[in-house]
Amino acid sequence: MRKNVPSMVKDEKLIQKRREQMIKAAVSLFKEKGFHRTTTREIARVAGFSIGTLYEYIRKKEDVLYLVCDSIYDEVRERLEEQIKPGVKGIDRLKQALHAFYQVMDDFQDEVLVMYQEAKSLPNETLPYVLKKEIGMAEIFEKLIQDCVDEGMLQLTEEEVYGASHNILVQGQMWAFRRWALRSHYTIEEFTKMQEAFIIQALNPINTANRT
Amino acid sequence: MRKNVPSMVKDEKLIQKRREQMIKAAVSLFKEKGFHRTTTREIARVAGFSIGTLYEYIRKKEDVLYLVCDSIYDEVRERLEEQIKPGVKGIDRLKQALHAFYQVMDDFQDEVLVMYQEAKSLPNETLPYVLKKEIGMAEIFEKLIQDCVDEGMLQLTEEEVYGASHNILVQGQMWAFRRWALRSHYTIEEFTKMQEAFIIQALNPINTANRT
Amino acid sequence: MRKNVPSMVKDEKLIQKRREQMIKAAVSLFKEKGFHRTTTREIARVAGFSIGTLYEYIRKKEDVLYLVCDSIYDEVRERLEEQIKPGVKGIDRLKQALHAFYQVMDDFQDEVLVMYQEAKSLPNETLPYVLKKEIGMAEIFEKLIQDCVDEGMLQLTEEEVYGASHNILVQGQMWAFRRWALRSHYTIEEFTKMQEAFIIQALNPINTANRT
Amino acid sequence: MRKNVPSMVKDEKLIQKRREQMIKAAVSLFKEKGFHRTTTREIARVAGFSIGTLYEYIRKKEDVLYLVCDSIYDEVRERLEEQIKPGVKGIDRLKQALHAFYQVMDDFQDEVLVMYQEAKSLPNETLPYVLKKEIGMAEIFEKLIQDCVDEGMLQLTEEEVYGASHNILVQGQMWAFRRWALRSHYTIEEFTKMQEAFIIQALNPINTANRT
DNA sequence: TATGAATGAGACTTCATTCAT
DNA sequence: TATGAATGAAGTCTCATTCAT
Repeated sequence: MRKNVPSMVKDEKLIQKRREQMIKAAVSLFKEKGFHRTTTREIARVAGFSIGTLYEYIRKKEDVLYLVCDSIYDEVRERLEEQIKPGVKGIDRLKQALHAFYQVMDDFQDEVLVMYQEAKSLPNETLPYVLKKEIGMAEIFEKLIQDCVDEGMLQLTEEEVYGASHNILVQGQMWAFRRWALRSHYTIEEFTKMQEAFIIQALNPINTANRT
Repeated sequence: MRKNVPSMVKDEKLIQKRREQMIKAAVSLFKEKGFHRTTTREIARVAGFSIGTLYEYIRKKEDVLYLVCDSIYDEVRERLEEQIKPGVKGIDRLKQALHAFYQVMDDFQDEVLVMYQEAKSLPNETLPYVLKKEIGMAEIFEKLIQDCVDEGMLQLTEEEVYGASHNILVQGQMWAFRRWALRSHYTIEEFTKMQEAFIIQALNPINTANRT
Repeated sequence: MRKNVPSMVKDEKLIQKRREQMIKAAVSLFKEKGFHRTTTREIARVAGFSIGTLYEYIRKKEDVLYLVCDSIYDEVRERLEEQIKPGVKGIDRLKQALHAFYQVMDDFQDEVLVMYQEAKSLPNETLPYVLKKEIGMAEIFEKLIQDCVDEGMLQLTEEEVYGASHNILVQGQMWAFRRWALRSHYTIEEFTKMQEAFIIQALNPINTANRT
Repeated sequence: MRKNVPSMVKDEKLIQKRREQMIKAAVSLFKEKGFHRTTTREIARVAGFSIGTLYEYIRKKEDVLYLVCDSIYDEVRERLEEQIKPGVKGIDRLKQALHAFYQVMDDFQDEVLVMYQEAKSLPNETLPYVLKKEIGMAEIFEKLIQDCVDEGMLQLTEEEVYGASHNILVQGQMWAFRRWALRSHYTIEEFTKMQEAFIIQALNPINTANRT
């Protein structure tokens, strides 16, 4: 599932450590100037080692981008999953997930933005892996919605469930990639509340006040 | 409102002609390989003139990107406005606009994608102009929704109207920037229908068929 | 027959001029330090233009090597042919050619050495072209010898003719690539005379003075 | 006579063992890609130890080349000498040596080629040693020919003996460095036979069958 | 106004060599 | 004695931009 980036170095622990340094450096640089305007030398320097060392842990500059994207997904997902508690059920569970997701999108604004803008520069072989991870994100919401459907709380076709989950993702991600338009109008809490209302409303849950 | 890109050439007619050639060439190249991987030489070649001539009409490569973005907005907007007929009113008018918008997003898939991915490379001075155009797009929908509110068909606060309009934009644009996830599930017609339903539902119009 | 090295520059006259400068610079550098230890920057500098300009006339460093080899062959051949007068016939004609060839090998010592040592670094596509040129050189002598055979002055099979011609070439080229062993023992005139005697003797001409 | 390559390691047995591994690895790599395109890491890897260990036994990459050349000469010479039996005398002894030499050139094709192409990259201090070895090779034939002269079977000046011996060497080595031209025309046996005939003929032995 | 040859800073990447473990 | 991670100088090549024609 994960594409391995080959390294000249054997010590796996060390690889992990150095790549963490590298990713951290890269994310902060990519945020600031984008992938193309960031040089490998800068990445190495900010990471705290030499250009030679950088290339002991990757083959080409693009590999850094892949490592960055891969790592962002893992972090986003981890954060998200640790906030969805198993107790709650149905629509409330979905709401809880939405809350968590918006929170994470706020925390990872820059990272999400980087991914939106630079994914096209990923090494060709790796793009599918990254897209699969994005689909995996959507599937979290698909499952939550489908559970509601199965329990009779929502009436949606399969394709609607799929579409809704992608809408949810995009409506959360826009907090990152449209902040220039949103920050001046909402706090993240206000935004979350509003989007949550829109989404729940759009899913048109059965037996709510606006029926009868 | 529009930032002028200085040119060495005086003849305005000629400027317009050359820039059209240039933009057409650039769009097709940016679609294919992105802004950074496209060279000025290529742009000139595809445009049908020499690199020297290219630089008679712009100062730097980034200027081409600005011209491209600017032109895409104008075209998108033009297309959109020519499809919103003045006769219809209220929710139906909004629906009509949604329809038109999704159609345009389908027609301009590549262009929208380019803008999403390359906007960050715009010359610093010009980014605000381009963002203002995007806001202008949102305002079209803001106005349509606000009309419904004013006519009592929707109950939404000002901030909700603003948020809804940005949601609409993003839910249309995602047809371009998430086609890898959507194309396999929907035709543009299916997608339009689904998204329209979600949006209208989210706006929760008073006294419609799904009430009673 | 000749593999064309593509150039960014259109003006054919200019291409020729610049490539001459480039080849001259490269030969003198390759002589001194070999292909691998010569940098493209040095070639450009010695040629009298910038590194950027160099790359307007070639695609990769290896192209310079090809141009160099190609040009050396053309020059060697030209020099050789202009010294073989049409009047003379038979063994004398062969002797005349040998003389000319040894003279040329003396004049082009460094160039021949460069070719012997660097040919393996030629771009893969071009090696066959260069080898064909070397075979072409051998064919000059093949023809001269075959003429003698046809006139009944030599008795040699076809394969012997072929072998003899390659021996001739190598025995001339060794003046270049074994000068460390030969210079201290012979002048080029002495060497020529000796090798000529060996070769003619080896071909064992019928009915000459050393028989009876 | 042999230039010593300094080593950090004291144990002479170990030095010898490691260097053998190293040379074997290097030869096979140099054959394949030449000296410059072979990396020290590769040499160490193929030799079966680490890059750190490699540098315990040499000072610089060039040292490997020297060790390789030196070892090739020793092997070639050993092979050659073990095939020249002491019983035979005169021209026959020379013929026997020629035979042996051509056989060895066939066996060591790649090695001979490597030496021809890479000798120029030898460490400056060591080139004379290597050339001396090549001269030593020539001296084997010089001696054999001179014996014939001394016995009155050949009439040659000292310089002719020297020249002939170098011709012999080169005419054998060409089986390695011109195989692209020869392999398609001759087997090694045919080639040996032909060259032997040419050489003996060139030496013009007194009182042989082709006289009278 | 149009051309395109020239420029050179700067990007990525490699690899011989060192040195702490 | 063996290891292999770290280093950084140096190499190749690209490309935005200029300017003489």
